[in-house]
Amino acid sequence: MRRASPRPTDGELSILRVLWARGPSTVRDVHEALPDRETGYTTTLKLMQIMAEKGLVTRDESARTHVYKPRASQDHTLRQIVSDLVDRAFGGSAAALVLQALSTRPSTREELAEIEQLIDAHKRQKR
Amino acid sequence: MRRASPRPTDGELSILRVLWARGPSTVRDVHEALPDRETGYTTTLKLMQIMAEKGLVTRDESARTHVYKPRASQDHTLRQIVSDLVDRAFGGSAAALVLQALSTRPSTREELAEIEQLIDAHKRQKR
DNA sequence: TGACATCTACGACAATCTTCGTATACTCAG
DNA sequence: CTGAGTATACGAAGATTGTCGTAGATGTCA
Repeated sequence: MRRASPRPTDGELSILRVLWARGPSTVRDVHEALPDRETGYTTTLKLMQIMAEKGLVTRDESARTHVYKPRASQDHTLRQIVSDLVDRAFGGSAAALVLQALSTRPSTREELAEIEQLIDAHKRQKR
Repeated sequence: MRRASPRPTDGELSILRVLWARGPSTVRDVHEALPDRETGYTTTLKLMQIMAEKGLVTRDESARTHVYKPRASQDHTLRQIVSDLVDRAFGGSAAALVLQALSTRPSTREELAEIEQLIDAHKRQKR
């Protein structure tokens, strides 16, 4: 039941989100930027070291203070996570996930419009 | 970084999906219905026992062969999973997840129509 | 009744994730 | 040059997950 292409764990995802938002960062930077953080600095360090081992991030070791950045783009990673969830929980139907997401949280009018636009594009493509 | 309300693990979700599809079932039923299964019967049993401990499922022990059923509805569970993902990966924006899902997988024309309908409902509600 | 099949319970084990303490190395101000 | 502060490396520990073997209880059928 192990995943072929493992998705990031919760801790890893938190760190990736900081890196996506800030761009290349040091461990210190990431640690400070982490929300809900009651954990020690070395915990963040260790997680990032493991992520580097796994290839989730790369790091520049030329300076004493290493600088980390994500290996894959935010878009690519999120796509993979979503695709994984669609398979695991929604039997492969992206639409089922969309319906669930829409009814779970309110969206702004602007967001709804954006979604409609994308749907139009899909429909045109199908014709 | 532990979750407040833990979502089901991969193995647990596979089992829940079988229970949602089949209704109350024995371990044997679930085990046979499990896709991609190279694992032994006792593995499935153990997982379901743990799920019962956690309260993810309840079981009827009146007969020798216990019958398991999910504690929460499929809808409730999926809603929770999606909500969790929206927070963890999409910064709370359900719309961002929807856009990602739509561009990840093709949907049928019928599904797109259904989504549009839901969006209309949302827009009317907002007005 | 007795043999065999099937079920649950239990314990153990490896892998992974998260956490941290400690050791070691480097930088820079004074 | 030396000491305080900071970085990385490393190892270890606890929790969780998934895996299974085996033991013991129970049902079935010839």
